Amino acid sequence: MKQGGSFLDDLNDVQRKAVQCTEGPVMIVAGAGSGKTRVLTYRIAYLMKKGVDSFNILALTFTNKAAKEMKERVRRIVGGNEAKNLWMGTFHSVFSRILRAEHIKLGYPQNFTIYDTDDSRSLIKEILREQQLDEKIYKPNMVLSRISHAKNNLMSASSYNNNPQILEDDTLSGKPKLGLVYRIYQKRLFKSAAMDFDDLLYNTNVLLRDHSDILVKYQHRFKYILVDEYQDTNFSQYVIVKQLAAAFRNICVVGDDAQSIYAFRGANIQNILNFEKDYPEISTFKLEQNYRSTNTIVNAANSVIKNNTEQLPKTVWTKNPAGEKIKVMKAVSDNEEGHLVAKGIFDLKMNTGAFNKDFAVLYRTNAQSRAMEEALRKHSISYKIYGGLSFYHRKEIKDILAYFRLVINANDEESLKRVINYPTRGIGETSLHKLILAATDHDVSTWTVMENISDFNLDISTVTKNRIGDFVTMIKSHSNKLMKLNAYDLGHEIATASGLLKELYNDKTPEGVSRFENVQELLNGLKEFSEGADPAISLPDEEKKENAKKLRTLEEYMADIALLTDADEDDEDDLDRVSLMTIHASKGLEFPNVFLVGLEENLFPSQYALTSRPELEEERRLFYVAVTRAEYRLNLSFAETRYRWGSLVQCEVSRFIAELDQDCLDYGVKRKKKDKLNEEESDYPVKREKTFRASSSNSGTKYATTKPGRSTDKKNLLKMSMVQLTPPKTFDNSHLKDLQIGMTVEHERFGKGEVIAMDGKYPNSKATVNFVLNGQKSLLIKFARLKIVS
DNA sequence: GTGTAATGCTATTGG
DNA sequence: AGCATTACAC
Repeated sequence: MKQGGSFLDDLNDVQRKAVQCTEGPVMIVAGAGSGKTRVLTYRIAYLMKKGVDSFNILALTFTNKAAKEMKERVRRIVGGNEAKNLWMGTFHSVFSRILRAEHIKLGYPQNFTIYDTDDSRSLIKEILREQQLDEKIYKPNMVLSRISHAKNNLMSASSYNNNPQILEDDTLSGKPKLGLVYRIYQKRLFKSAAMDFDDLLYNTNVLLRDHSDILVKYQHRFKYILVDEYQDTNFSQYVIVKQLAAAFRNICVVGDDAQSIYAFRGANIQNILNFEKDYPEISTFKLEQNYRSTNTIVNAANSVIKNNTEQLPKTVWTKNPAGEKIKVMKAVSDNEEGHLVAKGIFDLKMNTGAFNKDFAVLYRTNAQSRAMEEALRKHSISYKIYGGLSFYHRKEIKDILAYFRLVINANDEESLKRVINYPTRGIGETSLHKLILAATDHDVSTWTVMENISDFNLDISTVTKNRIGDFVTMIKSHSNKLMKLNAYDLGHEIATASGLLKELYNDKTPEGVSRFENVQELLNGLKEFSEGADPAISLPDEEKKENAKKLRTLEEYMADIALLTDADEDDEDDLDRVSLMTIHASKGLEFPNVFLVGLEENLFPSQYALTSRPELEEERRLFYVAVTRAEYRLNLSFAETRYRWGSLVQCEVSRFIAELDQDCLDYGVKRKKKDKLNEEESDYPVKREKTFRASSSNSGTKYATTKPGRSTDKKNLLKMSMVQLTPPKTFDNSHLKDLQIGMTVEHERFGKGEVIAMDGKYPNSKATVNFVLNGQKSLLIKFARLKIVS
């Protein structure tokens, strides 16, 4: 560790001021790549060096992995063991811990289950069936998001049902029973001793609102609060933070309004825009210098985001060299796009010595990953998909976890439904529904009915009743061992005794073998956990400190399994892989080379986001996030046709490409100003003269150190200068070279119109056309396929 | 109650 | 195209 605060020398002026301003409310507006994580880390380290007890610091991050990494970085600066006591994690993991600690106040058991979205959806469907509501009108996902929004705005089921405006809206939209469904849903969750994701935040609010002793306790516990990615917090999270910070007002939020991309799940950009109103004495710091990307990428990003209206004023700039232009690739189909990307990665690896891990392929929707995967496989390029079907979402894993959940909390109805007849033990759907119905009628959990089945007058055969009894006995016998066996021993016992392991073992199909292996992998994880490995989410826990060698139980293991995503997982064997992920999942990450694919209207921007300005602006921020992930090279691509919903769809290039500063782009068309080459297109890679100017002005950043290849020796410069992707086949637009103001043109979709302005030089020129039917449009003539009429 | 075949629906984005 | 739900035969 460095001496006497000299670690602050790693920071620029603004960063250092932001770190040292420890008292009172602070807002740090951090542009993309401006060293935000560094500031947060150093700020925490600085607090600790100043003598603040690490127990009094709470840092809320966007992923558990980010928390883990930040903790590790703090530890490296301050040394010793103190960093272990920092409270760092996502809102959900931190407050689920607090809810377990304070469960009595809410009337929940300590071992409540956390329902994931699948559980919630399944419960909603069950309720819809019971209420005989048509799933086509009450679409489960829609119902779910409606309830979710209500909770995130701290609206309870009763206030929902007492709000005339909402009732009127629901009635007008033909769904007057939504409030009823919400009410029943909450009741069923409670009966199952379960909370969904939103409840974790909602109930934290209830806890802090209704129990002033608890509020005061945590206000004094967390004297210093830091919130990362503040632009993506919702109202419920906002109120929690506001409550906790009310006593000491040492609240530091870090965010970038330009990177707010979670409005769809309730994130409220106003939280950051209004922060100044909540805390008039606020100190604001703007981190505007970008250390991550080339000047070209920074300029391109700026040129896009300025199309948004609602923004905090700031200017992101960089001292980094211009670097290469952003390549734009056009593909005939989604498969060809995959091929171009794979080929592009292959070439860059050859030419710059980059590794697989230096590449990311980013897309708007998970469905796009397939074409990319296939192409990468064909090129033997190793990759890893983030998001999509994560480990914990696989059927076999969910099955075994359902057994664990049931053993821990037998009232957990979703788990019960999942495993009561898997492996099959002769308790079929009819019997199950009789049980559930009886439970609802008597206002108890389904498990209670099963436990006391003879007390209920049920029309179920004696054979089946005995089977139910056997099942109850089996689960109970495991529950009795929760505190006696460690997580692995009990977990293994459950997997065996339930017959699940055998069931999977007997399936010798390749898929079956893989399922069996997955369960084994989970059990291995249990073993490591039982033997003392850090859990995936590690938060300080006073209880644990008292008896350090306490048994590591299954209950502990399961406490926040539902909160894990595969972004939180560390990779094991093969670390050198291309990363494939959605843009959302890429937030906060950076890669030397980024391929951003699927730049097509109705895909990106999404077809669902074209109805309103705020939605389109969110898409644009998403594009901004994608562009700013790249350090050195950015490739944009789009396909002319794409398979969607099983059929071939024609695509049009995304408006976002036209919004970019065209000087930053390279359309792959040979264009040499001085020594003119022939004009015709070529399908072969072409040597280009320059690109990477090594600049010396920028030092002290990792820019100089992580450059692909070794250093800037001549060989490498030459190699870099050779980087060139196969130029995409372009629409023959040579006849548009002489397009002039006043001409009449025809467009496939927009019809006829008159050219009223021309911008830029051919072939990157932009024409503004006033279409007779569709009004004024600005078109890149390269893509617009305009025909000159007169 | 169980297993298989046909049907129909869907897929932003995610903790 | 893939998956979940439903229909129907055992």
